[in-house]
Order: sequence, then C-alpha cells, then structure tokens
Amino acid sequence: MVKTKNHDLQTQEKIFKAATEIFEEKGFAAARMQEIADRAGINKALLHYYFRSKELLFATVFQALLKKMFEKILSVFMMDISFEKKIKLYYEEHINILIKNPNLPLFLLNEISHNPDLVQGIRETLRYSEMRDVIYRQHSKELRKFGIKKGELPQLMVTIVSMAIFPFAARNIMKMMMEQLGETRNFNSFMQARKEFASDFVITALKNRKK
Amino acid sequence: MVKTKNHDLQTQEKIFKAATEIFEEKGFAAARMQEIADRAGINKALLHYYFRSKELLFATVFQALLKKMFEKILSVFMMDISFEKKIKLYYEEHINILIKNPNLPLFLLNEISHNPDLVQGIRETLRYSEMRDVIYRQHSKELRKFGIKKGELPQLMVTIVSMAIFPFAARNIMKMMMEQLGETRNFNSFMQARKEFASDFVITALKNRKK
DNA sequence: TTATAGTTTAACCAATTGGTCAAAGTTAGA
DNA sequence: TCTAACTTTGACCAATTGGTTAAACTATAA
Repeated sequence: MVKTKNHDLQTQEKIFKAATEIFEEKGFAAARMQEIADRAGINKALLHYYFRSKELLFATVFQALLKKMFEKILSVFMMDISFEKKIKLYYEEHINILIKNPNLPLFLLNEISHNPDLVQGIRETLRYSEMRDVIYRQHSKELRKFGIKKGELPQLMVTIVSMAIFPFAARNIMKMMMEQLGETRNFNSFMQARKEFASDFVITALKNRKK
Repeated sequence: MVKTKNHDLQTQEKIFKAATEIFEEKGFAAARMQEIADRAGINKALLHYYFRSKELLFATVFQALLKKMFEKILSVFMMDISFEKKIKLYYEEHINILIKNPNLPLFLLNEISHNPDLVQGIRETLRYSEMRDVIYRQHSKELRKFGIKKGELPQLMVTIVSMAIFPFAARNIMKMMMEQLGETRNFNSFMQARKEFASDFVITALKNRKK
C-alpha cells in the first residue's frame, strides 16, 4: 500500500510561497535558491527535493503568476455585457488585482521578454479562439458604430490595458515624479482614482470619434 | 609632459557599445562581463582596466540609456506650442526613438525598479521644476478649458506616455497575440499606425470631456 | 515493535563569476 | 635608442551559485 506523505504539502506550500515572493521581486536571474530556502525556513537541499531545479521551481511559480494576472481579466473580457460596462468592470477588477500584486506586471513582462519559451505556457491560459470570437462579436454589435474598424481593434485593446498596467510597471518612477511634482496622494489612491479616469477617458474617446 | 593615450578611446568605445547592447538586452543581473568582453573583442581584464567594476560599467551605460529615453522627449514637452501639436509631436518623436531602441522601456523600468539608487541619477536628466512650470502653464492656458483639474494632470500624463511606451514593454506578448488574432502587419508598422491612433484618441477624449 | 517509504539536514562539489596581477607589448618624448 | 607611461593579455583567485549525496530522522502500516 502506498504510504501517505506526511506534511510535505505544508513544506511544498512554504517553498512555493517563498519562491513566489523572491522571484516576483527579483526576477529569475537575480533570485537565489539560498534566499528562497531561508525565507521558507528550510534547508536548501529540500528545495531540490521538491522542485528538481531552479528552472522547474521558476516555471511552477511563473505559471501561477500568469494565471493570477489573466484569469479574472479574461473572464471579464468574455462577459456578454455592453462595452461601456465591460470597460468599467475591467478597470475595477484589474486594478484591484494589481494593487494586491504590484510587482506582477514588470515581472511577467520581463521574464517573457527574456525567455521566449515561457510564451508557450501562455497559450493554455489565454484561450485565443474564444477571445477572438468575443472581440469580433462585440465589434460588429457595438464598436463598429463608434467608427472603430476591425483593423484598429488591436490598437484599442492595447490602449485599454496599457492604462491599467503601465503605471504599476513604472511605479517607482511615478512615485518619485509625483512627490517631486507636489502630489501628496500615495500611489494606491492614485490607482483607485484611475479606475474612473481611465473608464471615462476611453469611453469618451470612443463615443466622439470622427467616423 | 603627460603622454597622450593612444587608442584607448577606440577601445573604450568598443567596450561601451558592447556593454550597452548586453545590458540592454539581458539586464544587470543576467549580463556577464565575459560576454561583454567577447562582444567587444577584447580581454576581460581590459574591462576592469577601463571601468573598474561591473557596477561602474553598468552605471555609465544606464546614464546614457536614460538620456536616450528622455532627452528628446523632454525637449518636446518643454516647447511652447498648443497641446494638440505637442501630443502629435510627442508620439511621432518618441515612437521613432523606441522603434530604434525597442528594449529601452523594459530595461529602464526594470533596473529602476530593482535598484532604487539609480533613481538619483534621474534627477539630473529630468528637470523637475522646469517640467512642472511648463505643465502648469499649459494647464491654465489650455487644459483647464477641457475640464481637466490640476489634480488630474498626473492621470493625463501617465495616460499619454503609457500609450507609447507600454506596447514596447509588452512587445513579445503583443507579437504573439497579434499573430494569433490573425494580424498580418508586423510590430513596427503597428507602432507607426499608433502615432496617429494615439494622438486622435487622446485629443478626442480631451475635447469631449464632460466639464 | 519493526520494516519501509518518505522527509530533512549538514557537508560537500563542480562550475561560474567578478575581479586581480604580473608580465609582455606598444607608443612617443627626450 | 632608451625610458617611462599607457595598453593588453593569460593565468590565476576567492567567492558565489545551483546542485548532489549519504546519513539521520519521522511517520505509519503490518
């Protein structure tokens, strides 16, 4: 009979959590296995017992963080609601997620840029064909009225997501510039206000397009 | 009499160029001194003869790349022209620069995020007080008419620059998504088209704001 | 209780990495 | 030509890093 493993799940969880923090903060290249072991409160050899190599441990963490970034957002994009509602819901949900995980954007952008193989894992998380169907349906139902041509859809989509994601990637520079420019609010309240600003900005730009 | 150094300038240039390429591509942590030496076609010890350490070599490269990112853009921001003209000129110039240096955004964002001390060097490149004056002048002259409150200026500025910079930071993901969504154009022509799209988008959103 | 499989550790290892050094080569002024 | 400063190199070094191993420990089924 197969023996039940005792508390390896606890240990594995501890390692996974520590690795997530370190990798997300420092990136793959600057992360140290020893530091991950220390933060998990275990021996370095135990890392390799549960996750064979740094690459494997990283791949596990990366997949989870990729999911954290896209899962909820994708479900919003798939909803059958008006574009205006969708925009508002998107900024609300995505900015909430990113406030809780402010290092996520830069981490993902960076690792994907430095290791193209990771892109393969994305295909499973992002369901392209479904996404394309939803986008095209919304285009012919609503967006075409706004004078958006099919070929401009990528421009529009990149615009929308960049308004939510970019401030987090540029967080440190923004913090410094904001305090230099006499801004007293902190970054998080700036991002809270951005939910409404971005929604209004996008919707206004769309509704008043020259057709 | 002090002897004139012979061709150390050529060598120094070669090293600097190689270091710029490697650092920009891989970031500080993943860059290897040996690889820089190889690309420069010289001995590794010579790196340390001209630039004492990896940190110092990196700092030199970083300053130059920071300048490349901001110098021209800042001069556009400082111009005394209408907001509409300024927006158009900004996207034209900045996107041109970034097409020539597509790794610049992710490199700068990442290194600044990982090494807060680098932010100090930014203060020299970014003239805050001048910048603030120009922005406030343009606000009271033009932007206030659009219903933009002073407190919303940071929101507006971040929106404008994110539309130009973010696509480059997300270049790899975008490339993949675009080909999955049936986009046949390449990334550069997408960014060329973005000059006009972004200008129109921002200007339309501003001109039609509810006040 | 005991055999067995799973878990944890300390000590160790080979490879890599940033950096050094002494010696050889090169340049140009006296 | 000779010397003194600058340039370049190959060999080397200490520290770090990802990874291994054998032994000790723990839980549990029989």
